[in-house]
Amino acid sequence: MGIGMSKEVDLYQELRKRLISNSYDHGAKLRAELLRKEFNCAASTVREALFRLAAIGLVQFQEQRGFRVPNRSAKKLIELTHFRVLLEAEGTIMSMRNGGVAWEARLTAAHHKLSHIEKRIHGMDDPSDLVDIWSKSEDEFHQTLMSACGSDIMSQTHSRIYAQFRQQLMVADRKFNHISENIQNHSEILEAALSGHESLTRAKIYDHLKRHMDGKTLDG
Amino acid sequence: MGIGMSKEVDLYQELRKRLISNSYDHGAKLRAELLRKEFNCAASTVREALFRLAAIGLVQFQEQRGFRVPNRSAKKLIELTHFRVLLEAEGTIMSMRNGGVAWEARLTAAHHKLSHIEKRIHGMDDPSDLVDIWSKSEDEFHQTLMSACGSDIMSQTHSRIYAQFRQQLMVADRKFNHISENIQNHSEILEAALSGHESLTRAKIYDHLKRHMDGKTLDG
DNA sequence: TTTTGATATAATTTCGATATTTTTTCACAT
DNA sequence: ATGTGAAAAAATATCGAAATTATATCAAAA
Repeated sequence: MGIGMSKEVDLYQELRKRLISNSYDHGAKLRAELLRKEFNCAASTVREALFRLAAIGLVQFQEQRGFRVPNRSAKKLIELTHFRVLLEAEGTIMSMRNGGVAWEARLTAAHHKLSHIEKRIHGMDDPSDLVDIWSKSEDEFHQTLMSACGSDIMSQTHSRIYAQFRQQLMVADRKFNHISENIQNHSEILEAALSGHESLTRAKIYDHLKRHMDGKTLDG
Repeated sequence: MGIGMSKEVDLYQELRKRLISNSYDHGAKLRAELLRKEFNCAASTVREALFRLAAIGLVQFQEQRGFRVPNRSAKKLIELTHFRVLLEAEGTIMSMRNGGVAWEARLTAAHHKLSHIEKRIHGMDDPSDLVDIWSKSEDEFHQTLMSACGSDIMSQTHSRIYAQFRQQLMVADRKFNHISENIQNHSEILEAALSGHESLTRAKIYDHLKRHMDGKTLDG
């Protein structure tokens, strides 16, 4: 346990990881009693961690009926995709205006790492060992796009939406069927952002995500 | 206590009301022990309610240092205003496309109520008795704008941002110095939305809020 | 067979107390 | 006066159990 890490924070972090990587079934009940035993802590500690996860949309809370993993649905994925495109496009354009060279450098670095991993995945039969590291890199790249937008509130909101998006999609996406498309998309977003062309950047971000807007990508 | 209303929900609702209407000073500590006594309940019940309020941004939580009312700052108000304009404009345009006559009727009704109250306020020396009812009506009008956008996630996000916006501004805004401007703005938004003119609607929503983007409206 | 209602079981919510951490106080040295 | 550090006080985090509420079980009636 690290410095300043309370039991609750441990629990929160661990559950967050599991939820985003789909360790639990969609719609499954998160029984506080089981988690209490697993983590060897009190009921209210579990409860608090779950409330915090509900706050960012990764678990669903119902009065007197406890907590569960949100169900997957085409509607929800479409909504999340729409909103993500809006936030990410707007945020990236604001970063382009405010971020300067320092931001461009960070974005280039993040893309380099992501691109490296995606190319490795591209040449593999079973890339499941790389899922975690790819996840982290993709998150970092998309977070970096927003990072110089100057609005903490927009960044935080994007981060929540991104996490929920991954939660909806991760099971289907583990196979990396669209990896070559993704490599291309990420490069084009980087290029557009560095070129300073705002509407092109918006378009490239849309292109990257549009395949999730028909509600059919959940099936894998 | 109503049906299905747990103690925590009562506490949550009551605190929410207080926080949005600025019953507590900005930056003030919310001492769990005092609230526990006031509401005659357990410490963990208070804690949970506070966590839920932190989830929607109305209180600030710090590991091992409890909860406090968020401070006011020009930066934060500017961020909230920017984001609110983005969400509300985008959401309203989506409502215009999807909402149909039913939405138009609801919007007209919401505007009628709001307009009625604002005109009463306009002719008063001390409108402080009407603050609560005005608050509810303004909230309803702006919420209705989004209500047919078809995205629960965007509606919820807007609702959070709106609450935080009010929390930042309410002290300064209780005097209704800009009431005649507001009456005009709300009418123009309604008109534009009903006319189906998307970019005009966007512009009118921007006009309504632009005075908060210079960071000077906090002083009242 | 399906529905209803009472009872048993299981889960959630609330509680009061204890353990831990932060903040304040204050004597002492710089 | 100013800064340091130990002790006291206050606040927060965690606990295990009790009270409340939902869910499952199953016998009796329609």
